[in-house]
Amino acid sequence: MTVPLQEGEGQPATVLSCLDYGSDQGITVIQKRRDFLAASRAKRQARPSMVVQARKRKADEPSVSPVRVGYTCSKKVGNAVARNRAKRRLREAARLILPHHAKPGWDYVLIGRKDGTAEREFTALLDDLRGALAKLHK
RNA sequence: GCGGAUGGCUGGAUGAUCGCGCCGGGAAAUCGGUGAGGAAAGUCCGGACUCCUUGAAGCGACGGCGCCGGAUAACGUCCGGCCAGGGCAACCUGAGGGAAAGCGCCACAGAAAUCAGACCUCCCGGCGACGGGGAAGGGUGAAACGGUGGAGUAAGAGACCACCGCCGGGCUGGCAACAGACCGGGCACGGCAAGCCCCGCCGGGAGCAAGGCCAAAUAGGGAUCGCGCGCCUUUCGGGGCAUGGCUGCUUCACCACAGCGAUCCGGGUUGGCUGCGUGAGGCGUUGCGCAAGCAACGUCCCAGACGAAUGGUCAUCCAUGGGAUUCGAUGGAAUCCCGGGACAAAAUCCGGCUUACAGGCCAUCCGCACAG
RNA sequence: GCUGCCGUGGCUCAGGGGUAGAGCACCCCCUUGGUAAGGGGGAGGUCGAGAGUUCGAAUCUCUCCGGCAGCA
Repeated sequence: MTVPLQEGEGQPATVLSCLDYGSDQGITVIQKRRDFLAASRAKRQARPSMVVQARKRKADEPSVSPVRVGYTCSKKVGNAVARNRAKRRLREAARLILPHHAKPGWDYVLIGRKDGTAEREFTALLDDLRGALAKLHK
């Protein structure tokens, strides 16, 4: 494990469990088209390796977990191999970063970009995600 | 050694660490097992499997296939052979039935494009106009009433002769496609069927978003139109005739009897389970076969997702590209640094085809050069 | 995943074996004091790509490439 992480990252998530939501269901995956469309109308941040969309859910919206995340890689990213690879890297980045930088009650959608998502240095990709989240939360 | 032909295999390896889908155990924490391809691709063919059509036969329409024999569940696939074309050769390529059943087309050029004939020209007579003989030569074209040579003639012509080609006939070899020699005919029969067509063979339609089950919700539907609620007989069992049901028609069988069919309007759902992996299955051995393949025996169980699982990072090694230094200086070898890993990811499942593919490996064969 | 359809000048489309066309747009000229309209002339095409059939292919056949639509 030589990925340079910031303090506390990579360890079992504590931030969300402290918020008393239950650590095993802290983050779930968005699978409904409706939720993707809602996120696409909210705020977004573009980085060389990805585009991040974030939306604070309304209070009456039902959800099984405080944080939800979805991944989108359209045909613009490339063929099936390129799309799968981009999606996997985004998932890995989200696994490392989101437990420490996400805010409860929010939905996030990570969108893959052609070449950028697959070829960018993984550490730079992590920085892209951290930077985008910080900007979106302001 | 150089150049080439064919067939087949492989498609980075190991480890560390953090993770993912599915299956099994467990109350849980979690533990164990397992997890992409030769093309998983394109969706171009063929099937299995489902649903729709009451079943069978015949005819028709439409579509596909097409040398011969074999393989196969089947095929437009594969194997072996034949023929034609290409190559010095190994070998490669070919949708390769029928053009004397009929129709159609063959632009331009050319005298003439399939059925008659003659533009320049050749020969004879003649000053010439012209008359007659002939189709060798020129020219046009993708293609011009066999080709080459001889003999012959005024010039010429299968009118004659030899060889080749073509057509017909039987014979021999072969299961056959076809091949071979022989005899006969002086030659008539241009091409296109991936134009219509003829002949032979095959094919009902839709597709896993097929289809089945469960749950929830609303409705328990409405309107219009068409054909109908049979007839005869009876010993009350039935029989006959109509009518409707064969997604073209006809015939036969069977079924149906009071509803059936068509169109439009309105309402609900975007959930779960199943189909879903023991199969025309893989591997090995033996036998049969030139081969594709088939048979017997043994052995193994090998992805099952549904916003869709195999990854992220790092190290070493391996193949490979570039640069530097040293040794050797003909090829090359060693060390260090940097770069860097083909095409492409199951989506109901099989058999093929087609297309994409860095590099590496193996086998067989051919030509040339050298040596022997 | 399955099933269909379409690729021809810059745009919209014809042409279905024999030298690639039409309308709009573009360029030049005439007309006008000038512009539009009108008239005359002109340029612009690997017919999506590659094989095959044919003497000859935009057209017929096959294989790829790209785009669009439908099906729970």
